[in-house]
Amino acid sequence: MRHVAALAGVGVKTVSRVINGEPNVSATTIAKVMAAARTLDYQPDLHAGNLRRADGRTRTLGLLVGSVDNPFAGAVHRAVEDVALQHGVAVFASSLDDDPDREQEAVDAFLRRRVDGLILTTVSESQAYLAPELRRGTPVVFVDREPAGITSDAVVSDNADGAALATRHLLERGHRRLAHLGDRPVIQTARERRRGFLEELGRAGVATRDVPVVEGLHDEESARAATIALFDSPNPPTAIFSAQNLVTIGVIRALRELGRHHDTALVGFDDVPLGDLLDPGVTVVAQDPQGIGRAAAERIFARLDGDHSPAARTIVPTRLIDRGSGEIPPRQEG
Amino acid sequence: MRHVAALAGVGVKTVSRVINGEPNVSATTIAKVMAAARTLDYQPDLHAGNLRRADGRTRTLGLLVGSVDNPFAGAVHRAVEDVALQHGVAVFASSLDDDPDREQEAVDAFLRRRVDGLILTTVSESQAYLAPELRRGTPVVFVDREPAGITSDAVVSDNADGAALATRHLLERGHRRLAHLGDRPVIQTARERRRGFLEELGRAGVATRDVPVVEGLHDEESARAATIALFDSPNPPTAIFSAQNLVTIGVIRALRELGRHHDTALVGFDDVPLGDLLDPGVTVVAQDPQGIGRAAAERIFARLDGDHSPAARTIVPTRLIDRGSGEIPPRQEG
DNA sequence: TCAGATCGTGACATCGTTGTCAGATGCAAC
DNA sequence: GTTGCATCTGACAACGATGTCACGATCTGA
Repeated sequence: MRHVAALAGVGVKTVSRVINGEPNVSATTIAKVMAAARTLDYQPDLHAGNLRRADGRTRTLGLLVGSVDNPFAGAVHRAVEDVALQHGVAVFASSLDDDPDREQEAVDAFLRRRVDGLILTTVSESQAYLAPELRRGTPVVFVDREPAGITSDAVVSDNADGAALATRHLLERGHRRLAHLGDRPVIQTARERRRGFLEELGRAGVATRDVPVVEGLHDEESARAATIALFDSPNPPTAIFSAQNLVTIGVIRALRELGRHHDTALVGFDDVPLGDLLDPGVTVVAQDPQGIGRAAAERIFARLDGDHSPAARTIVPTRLIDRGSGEIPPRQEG
Repeated sequence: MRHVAALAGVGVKTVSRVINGEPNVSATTIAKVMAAARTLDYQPDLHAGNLRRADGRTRTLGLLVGSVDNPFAGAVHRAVEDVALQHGVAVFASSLDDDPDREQEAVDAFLRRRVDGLILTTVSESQAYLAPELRRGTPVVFVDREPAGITSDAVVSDNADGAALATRHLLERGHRRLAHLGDRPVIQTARERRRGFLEELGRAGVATRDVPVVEGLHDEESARAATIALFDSPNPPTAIFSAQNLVTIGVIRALRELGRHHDTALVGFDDVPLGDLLDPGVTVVAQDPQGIGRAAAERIFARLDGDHSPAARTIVPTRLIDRGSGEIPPRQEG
């Protein structure tokens, strides 16, 4: 900037005025400064300005998702980006990998860079460590999973309700031997989905004592193995509720290997890419990741615009999409 | 930092020394400063430090991909993030949407934030506008598509070669009536893939004059419509090469609607999620997005570490995965 | 003609941090 | 007791920008 000022033969403050479009600069001066800036390929340094600027905004936002390489997270990310772009805000994205240490590191990295707001998927037991930052006025919105040990905005699917919906769908088609294949119970949504599943069975009067509830499945392979083990047992289920998209895929692979994909019902939580093109089509309780991302970003900007209403939980609806696998009737057995 | 210094009863420079682990500070002073920093929840401001720091690094990197909501881009992004994390560098991610204006805006946003390096997928006719930044020493690596109007590192798949591989695969199974369904020709990779397709046909002695080459397909729906139109013509193809993943999906949908998915061969460029679970399985020329992302990020850090070798083009191999759709023989007709 | 308002401009302090440098302290060796 | 050296510490300037303020020039109206 000093160089631009020197070349244009004006003071640095005048350059600043021109760059920022402030009023009360003569047309000739503007022209001179613009010309000098172009010759020198001048790009203002956003961070330096920030240091002094009144609002102290970095026009930057931190987003922490399960993994940027995951369709659900990708859709959330894209929605956040689109909202942020309208506000001239850039997005830092990081992957959580369901690792509490990574959560800490990512949040620290964001805070050291003085992001204006945080959109977080978390896995650690408590997010109380964010309390000071909240007091400082940084808006924090939790997505997908609700926070613990702290109160702040959250945008989530109704996991228990969606799981119950899936379960009811199977019950209504006459299934009584259901199995639940879920993710690791440290994950809040995994617990909620299991709760929804079991409560719905309870409401239907199905004894839950002998219902196979497998947990700790985190990828396709573990889900596949768990499914095969399930069919190796004396009384295999006629219907499966898989509580996560990678788990659903693992289950599909296993059912195919076993040749049971046309006689075992399956409803998954969270949509699966190309689920409608498989045979049978995969019935799922779909979340709305775009809606989640957009709502979260809009909440951040509302807070930045001075919305001081109490922290709220926004629930983005899920919906059941039947495509075939969830409509398979129970096997008739002797 | 001034507050920490005041609370600890030391000078700001000493606090700086403690925070940055510089030597020659007494143990008691370190303890006092640490205690004060903890009480005040002090987080150093990376950007302020940067302003003065000798190397001038922001420990920040800009990544521009097709869309963060896209499996290919997600995998690239994830690989970049993993390499960056090891270097303590955070990643800004933006979506290009094949819009030249968005390219400009995103790059400007990155440069105003003084990223240490750029990893770019581009769509504008020329990236000559980056020349000043390159002279300034900012490393720029192009991914997926090569730059125009400028020389810099690039990490790409061999698109022409991969397309030729797909085409040869179909020719070897006896197909002579092939069709090419491709993306918009402003996209460099789309042109390359078309070239590979046509050149391979030429090598095989197939007259390319009447070969249907449809271009400008950018999403599932346009590809679906184009495929249906193709089968509405007098002499429909017995094999299709679809040159992009969304196009491949659109083609699959159309073939199913027409009931031709078991008698029309299909090879796609770029992998399709769950391609192995479809019926028939989707034969593709798969790229290695992880490999591309990792190579690009490593190149950035090598440049930052002082590698001044000439700009190089790194080619990440593609490989053909046969899963069924590409192995369907030509229809016997009268 | 002159007071007062308005416009255009630059000097200077400042944001939070680090590089430079000089000063203070402690200790060992003479 | 003095010198010399290593260790520890803080004052100060600087990074690139913006906020504040004051100054001179021009304009307006009585």
